[in-house]
Amino acid sequence: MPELPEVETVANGVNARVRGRRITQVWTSGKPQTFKSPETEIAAALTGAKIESVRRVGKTIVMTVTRDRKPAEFLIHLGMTGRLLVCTPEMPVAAHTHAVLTLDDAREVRFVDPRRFGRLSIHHAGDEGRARGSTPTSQNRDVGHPVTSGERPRGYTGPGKEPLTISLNDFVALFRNRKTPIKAALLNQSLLHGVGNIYADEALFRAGIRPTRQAARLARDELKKLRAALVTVLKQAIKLGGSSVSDYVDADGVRGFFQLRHKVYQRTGEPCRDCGTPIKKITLAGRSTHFCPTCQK
DNA sequence: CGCGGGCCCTGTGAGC
DNA sequence: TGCTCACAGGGCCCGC
Repeated sequence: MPELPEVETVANGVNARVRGRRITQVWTSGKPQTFKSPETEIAAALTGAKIESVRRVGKTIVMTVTRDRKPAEFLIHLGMTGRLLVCTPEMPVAAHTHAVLTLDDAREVRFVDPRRFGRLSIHHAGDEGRARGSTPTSQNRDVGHPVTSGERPRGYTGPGKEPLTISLNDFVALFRNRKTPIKAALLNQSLLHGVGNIYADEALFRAGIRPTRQAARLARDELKKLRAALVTVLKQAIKLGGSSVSDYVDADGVRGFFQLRHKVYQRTGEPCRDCGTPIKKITLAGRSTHFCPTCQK
């Protein structure tokens, strides 16, 4: 399931392959829940547009395009099983393909998503919802903020902080007064964005912290360890091309390798790699949660 | 507002 | 061997 390292891998791969190309044609599947913006609007904004860059924000892929000198952002959220693939036209179109962007060199960017938890949307400069620091209302919560150069887009990814760059003080402040278990807090995208089930479990193991601990009760020293563990595990996963647990692949359809380094995730009953105690699985915040009862206090 | 729980969606694999 | 069914979970919605 694509989390920060997987989304980063895909975004970088797509960026390297299609940056600077022009989109000549757009096809969409018509499956309503895939599209947060009307398909006609997406097609109109992208057809004839030039791809300026593709990058990751939280778990969202942000494709910045310009058309008639006007910038827009095409947002791709992979959900659980979403893939963003750069293909040549002769490659067979996979089942559950929901969008195809044809490029001026005939290659195609394809969005494939069997489970349809993924979402596509388009955002134009000048879209509303810009009020700084305001909580998005139900009317504009889906509407992203236009991005001026260097500014982090807001609105569609929530106000979450980037786990790779957040300062220790800001990190500690996130969990102050949070009665929820630390694992649930890590998954909350309005606190940190990009962390999902795999890396929450893996970081908590590496920090020696039980996922059930109340966030507010963690000592500063434990949060320091947790932040360091998160950064380490995310960076290592990016280096290895992400975790391919079920069907994650990069922009070329290639699997990642970080699943081989998992210490707890989906290792229920197997011996802890550090102490040999069988890894335990519980349900927390509605998610399967794996930990070592001995190493994690 | 914070938090927990239900739901969406389909491929996979365990079990009978 | 073939079928059924639980399970996987990010994000959103609802209710307390």
